[in-house]
Amino acid sequence: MNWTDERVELLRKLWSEGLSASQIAAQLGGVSRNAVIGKVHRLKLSGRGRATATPARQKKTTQGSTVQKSVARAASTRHVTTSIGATALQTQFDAEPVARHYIRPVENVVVPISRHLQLVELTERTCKWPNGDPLSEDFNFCGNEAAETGPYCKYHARVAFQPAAERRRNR
DNA sequence: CCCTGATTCGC
DNA sequence: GCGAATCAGG
Repeated sequence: MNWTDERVELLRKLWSEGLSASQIAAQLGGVSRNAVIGKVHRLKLSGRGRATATPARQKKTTQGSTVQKSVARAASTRHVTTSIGATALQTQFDAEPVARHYIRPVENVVVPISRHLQLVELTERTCKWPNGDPLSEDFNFCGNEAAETGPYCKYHARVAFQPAAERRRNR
């Protein structure tokens, strides 16, 4: 896939709309999120809004000779996620840690483009996310490539299996 | 684990 | 110019 004018234009549009690189890659098709990010950088259009404030990077020298990986890996962390999908929240409280979760910001997933497959067209590797009314004529399935781990493509998998945690008691 | 963007560098 | 590999972070 090469970067045609249309594709670059779409990239610009989606990026400015705040879509993530992987989502844009899915929309464009045929490219990885890395490709998208790389292109974004080359186009000199990064940092829209204020999503990720990454200070300075650096560090990548001499890769290929001395292996310097490993180090302390993970440490079984059992954390109860209570975060909201917001990225730029500040609001600091200094006392009285009364827990409060506002709304559930789910559904911010941008689904690529459904292939509108009929039931008989589904295979083990097609997303089985249904679109529309099963009793209707135009009922169809997403049909995009499904992950090995489930019946849906990764975008529909997100909306399908979201509410895992979040059920803390208020004292 | 999942994900995000950022950077480097061989092609 | 391109993008995989890697890194750093949530």
